[in-house]
Amino acid sequence: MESGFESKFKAAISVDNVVFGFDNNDLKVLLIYRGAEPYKECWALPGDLISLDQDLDESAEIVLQNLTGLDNIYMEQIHTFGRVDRHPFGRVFTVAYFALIKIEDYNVKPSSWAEEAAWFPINEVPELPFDHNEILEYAKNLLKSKIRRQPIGFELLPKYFTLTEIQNLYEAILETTFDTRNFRKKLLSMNIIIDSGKMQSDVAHRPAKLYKYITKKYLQLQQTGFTFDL
Amino acid sequence: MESGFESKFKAAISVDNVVFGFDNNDLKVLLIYRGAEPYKECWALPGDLISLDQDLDESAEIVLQNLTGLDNIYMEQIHTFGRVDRHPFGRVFTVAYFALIKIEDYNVKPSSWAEEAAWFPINEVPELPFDHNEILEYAKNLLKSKIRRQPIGFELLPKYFTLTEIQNLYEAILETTFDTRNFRKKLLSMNIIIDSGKMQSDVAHRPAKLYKYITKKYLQLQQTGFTFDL
DNA sequence: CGAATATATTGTAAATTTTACAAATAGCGT
DNA sequence: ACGCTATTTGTAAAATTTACAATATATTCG
Repeated sequence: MESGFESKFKAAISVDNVVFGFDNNDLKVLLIYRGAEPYKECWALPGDLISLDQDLDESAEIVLQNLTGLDNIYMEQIHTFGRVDRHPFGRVFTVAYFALIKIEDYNVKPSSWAEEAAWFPINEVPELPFDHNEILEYAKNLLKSKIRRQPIGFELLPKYFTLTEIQNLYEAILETTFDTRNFRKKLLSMNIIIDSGKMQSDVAHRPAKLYKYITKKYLQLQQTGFTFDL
Repeated sequence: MESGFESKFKAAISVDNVVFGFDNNDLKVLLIYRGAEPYKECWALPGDLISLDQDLDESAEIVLQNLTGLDNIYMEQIHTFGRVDRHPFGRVFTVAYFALIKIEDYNVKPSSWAEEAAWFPINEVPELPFDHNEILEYAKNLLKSKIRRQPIGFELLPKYFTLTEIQNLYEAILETTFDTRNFRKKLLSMNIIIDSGKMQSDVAHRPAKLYKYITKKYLQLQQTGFTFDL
């Protein structure tokens, strides 16, 4: 069943971006409200067909920026989904990307055909069009395994954070709980964060110390990898 | 810079398969000798443009089977490569897949436009066309990290194997050496292999015990994952 | 101002795992 | 019988992990 080249150069490629944030002890994901067909008037992952004159990785950043205003977000490729019938308009392969950002550092603004853009707690994500629920599930699992191997948790937290906050982050992502003393011992023994000298304020209880991560150590560990088991 | 759908449905998708084997203490990869343009008369990864009426994952198996005769090999997706100029005939995105097989259990036979198919020791792979060297590098790194987290080493070994063989396999893939006593202690403590009762024969030295892996435990650990650190 | 409230912070002993290290063993070939 | 070659095995010290609960500190309330 050989066929000529012509019949094969008829596919389109899209990217779908899973952008995670963390806020109020909840893991959140950024969705847009679609103002274009197909699946107009649905919440969906920010994704779009890409132009064929741009590299794939570039396209992910461009699409995200077009739809949500998020500029210069480094996106990492996670998986490509290519079921025959996944798109009603033809054969569209979609390459999923993901990113972790500090919600408070960015302002999301829908643009292009996105009518809205909003953060959804990961457990309150509605039914999504295409295979977006499957993509999100895939991304969640990847995040789970990555956070245990690389010091990526800090990408989701503000510059200064408390040990309780980072423990909550780990617990939210891994859907488990840790012993506080052991969690802190382990985390501090990695030498990737230090006491910033600052303290929490405006809280109705004993204020916590604020920590920050050590960029150098962090980058180094990102290469090496590590195992965070508790 | 909005553009219509027409201009976007002009891409082609290929799959490129990285099939690893292990033989004579060498990690090997399966290459084909291309008998078709572009890059005719070059050794390359077994890959081809896919027909647009098949699911992506299916296509990987079909392409491998067409070119090398390897039938029913489960292929896992690893990454998609999409630089604009990676293919001389147009915009082609390639999805890389990989598989681990027991060399002795299969017979590779070139077919379709593949003129030859042969195993190359990983360190003797020639310069490859397209971005195939980059893809192979990516696959090697993935294998390295996967073998430390999942019990996949057995997929490369015959049914019965010695502890020395599996240590050699780990050492070849991870490009390191292990202390024999500690390696065995660790491996055996995982309870994924057992003494088969059989012994090596026809060797000019003390014959080694032959082990086999325990399928059940193996499958279970594949889900859980583990950490193999030494 | 003292007491109640709400989290933050910290230590230690026991168990387990990891590490470093070398001598004895078992077939085969001569 | 002896030599060759690769296989097999144990242990003590060090490091890490685990289980577990009382004290500290700023705020708020009466």
